[in-house]
Amino acid sequence: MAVRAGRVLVGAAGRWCGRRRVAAGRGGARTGRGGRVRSAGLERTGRRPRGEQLRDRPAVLAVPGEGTRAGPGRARPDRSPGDRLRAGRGGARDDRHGVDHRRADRHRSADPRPAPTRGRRRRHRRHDEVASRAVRHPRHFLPRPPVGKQNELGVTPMSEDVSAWYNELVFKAELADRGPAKGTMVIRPYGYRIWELLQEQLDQRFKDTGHENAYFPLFIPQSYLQREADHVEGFAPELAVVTHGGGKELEEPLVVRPTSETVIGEMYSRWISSYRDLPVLINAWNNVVRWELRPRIFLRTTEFLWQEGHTAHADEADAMEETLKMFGVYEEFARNVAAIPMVAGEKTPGERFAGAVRTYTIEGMMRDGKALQSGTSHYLGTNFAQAFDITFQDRDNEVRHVHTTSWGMSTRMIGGVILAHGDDAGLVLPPRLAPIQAVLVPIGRGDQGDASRAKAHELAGQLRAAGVRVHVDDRDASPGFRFNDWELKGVPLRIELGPRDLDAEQVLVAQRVGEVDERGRPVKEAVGFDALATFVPERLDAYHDQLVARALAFRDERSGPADDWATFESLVERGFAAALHCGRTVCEDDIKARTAATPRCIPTVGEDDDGPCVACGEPSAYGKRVVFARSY
RNA sequence: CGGGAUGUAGCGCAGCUUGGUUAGCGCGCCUCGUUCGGGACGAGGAGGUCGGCGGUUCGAAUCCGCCCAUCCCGACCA
Repeated sequence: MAVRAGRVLVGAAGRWCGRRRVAAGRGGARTGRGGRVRSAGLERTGRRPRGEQLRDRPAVLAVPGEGTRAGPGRARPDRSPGDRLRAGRGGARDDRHGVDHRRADRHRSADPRPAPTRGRRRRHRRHDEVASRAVRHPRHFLPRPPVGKQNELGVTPMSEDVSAWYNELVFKAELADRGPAKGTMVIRPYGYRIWELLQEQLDQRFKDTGHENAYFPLFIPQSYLQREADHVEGFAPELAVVTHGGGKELEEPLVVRPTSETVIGEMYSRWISSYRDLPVLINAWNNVVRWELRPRIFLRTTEFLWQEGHTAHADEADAMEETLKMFGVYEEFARNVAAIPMVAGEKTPGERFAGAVRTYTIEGMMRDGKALQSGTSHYLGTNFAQAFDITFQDRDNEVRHVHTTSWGMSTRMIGGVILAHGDDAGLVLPPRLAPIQAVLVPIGRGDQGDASRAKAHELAGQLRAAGVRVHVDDRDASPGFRFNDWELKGVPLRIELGPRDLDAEQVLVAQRVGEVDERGRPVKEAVGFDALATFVPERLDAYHDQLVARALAFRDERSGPADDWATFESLVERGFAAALHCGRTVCEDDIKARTAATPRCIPTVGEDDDGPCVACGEPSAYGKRVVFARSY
């Protein structure tokens, strides 16, 4: 128990948090708790020794950082009213209506006289809905929320509220749950299987390109991070630092790895001495911790799983080739496995990885038009080689620094899959990542039910033999329930098998996304028993291609060149804008403040272009257009 | 850390304004029976320290104070 009783120092603010509470901590709390908080405060000011540098740094950083944020008027249609209270939608649900203000005022002025609408806080939301008609005694006029199945089944339609849709879906599809500590997640079996499938297929690509897996430690001496100036600066605000272990304060605090460049740099310096040792091509599958102030499952959690590749090369050309090769692997993987067509390109200096010379990224478009950075590949130059003294003797007897690269893809990709393909009915999983590619739903009662089930299992065996991940849903639930359930879970193909089908020696196949009838239900296709085992694998491949095409059409429909500010603003409101930009940080900040959009990358496929900056009119930089978007 | 909310059964909520016997409802869960081609039905049943502590009171889920936690928005980020 290395961290037993340890305090964890977090980030920029220099807050001490994560005070470990021994089970039952709540009892006897009051005094003990108050005491604790106070003493924590004392510690913070009183004892500064170790974290000092790290803690102070961000304060400096904070100044040039984008301090200003969007104007007050920025409407955020996609995330207003909150994810509960799906009943009663349709009314004005703005939380910032009159009643709220009164409440706020009351709190501020500490007026003992309750405002007319006083009452328990949780009721106020209701007030909002009817504020206009019932101010005095709102309770009597509250509409009862429509109670019933609608409220518990399915998810809030994505078209209505993407945020709520995403949160509900992650839970209801049993992908993940929130962990007990803030910002942590539990990845449930169905979600973890997606990760395993992603790992398998990505790892194979790493092996195919000559890489080997290894493991490096979770704890890093704090001083290591400080050796590379940009690196510290970049990560200081999100570090978790262990100050105690084995019941004692540590000589030197340990940082929980936010990434492993530093430890790996240290090891490479020991392992590399000759040009004959190069290149070193290593990958690690592990977890990392980056303290998150605003977590979101899969997209931004304090701890997440990923893969980090770290390679060392004799010269820049070799290292750049590696950087671009792995960048290419990610782009290809995203398209061929996750069915997401990415905008691939180089990051602008402001968006570069801390410590990198060049950073390449793949950016996917989510169904709300926002971009998600889904994988990055960095050329680190000799920055880490110098910091960690990674040198080798070359053919000509000269001692040189190696050139290093690093590249990573994380569990965030699962969030990307959810957000890039999902729809109102729930998840849409690309077949190569789907834990269940085809679900067999036997229908019928009594003897007929038995016959359907038996046949379903028999067919499942044939499909398994054909390499299909298949599941028979035997549950004692109505067919409609089961159909909806598997649609929520994103299974690509549903195979129905009832009494009528048994007679006809066929099944009905419904595709999760595809042609629908006038009621919006999938058009079902009859397939003979004999043909099923060859039909399904082919159909899965075709389905994958359909998903890619759909995502591409969606992306293209929401992307375009922006040659003037008005076009830029409207494009970025719902998608990607390719614009000329001056490259100045102040200008990027200004754009971000005005539109919430940031430069995502300079696409590699972009053609040479120059002219005035879309925002400020200064001459453009980069020689190409930059893609801007709102992002996750 | 700034701004805004919320805490009552696994989930979603009512009850609180005006304190008063045993805290309700829907979904889910368990049992039995009937059901099964797009979210079935009936009958039984289990499940609650009302976030915590303190105060006011004969009496607190309800009134008052403090604290804690979580969620949303902002700054950071894969």
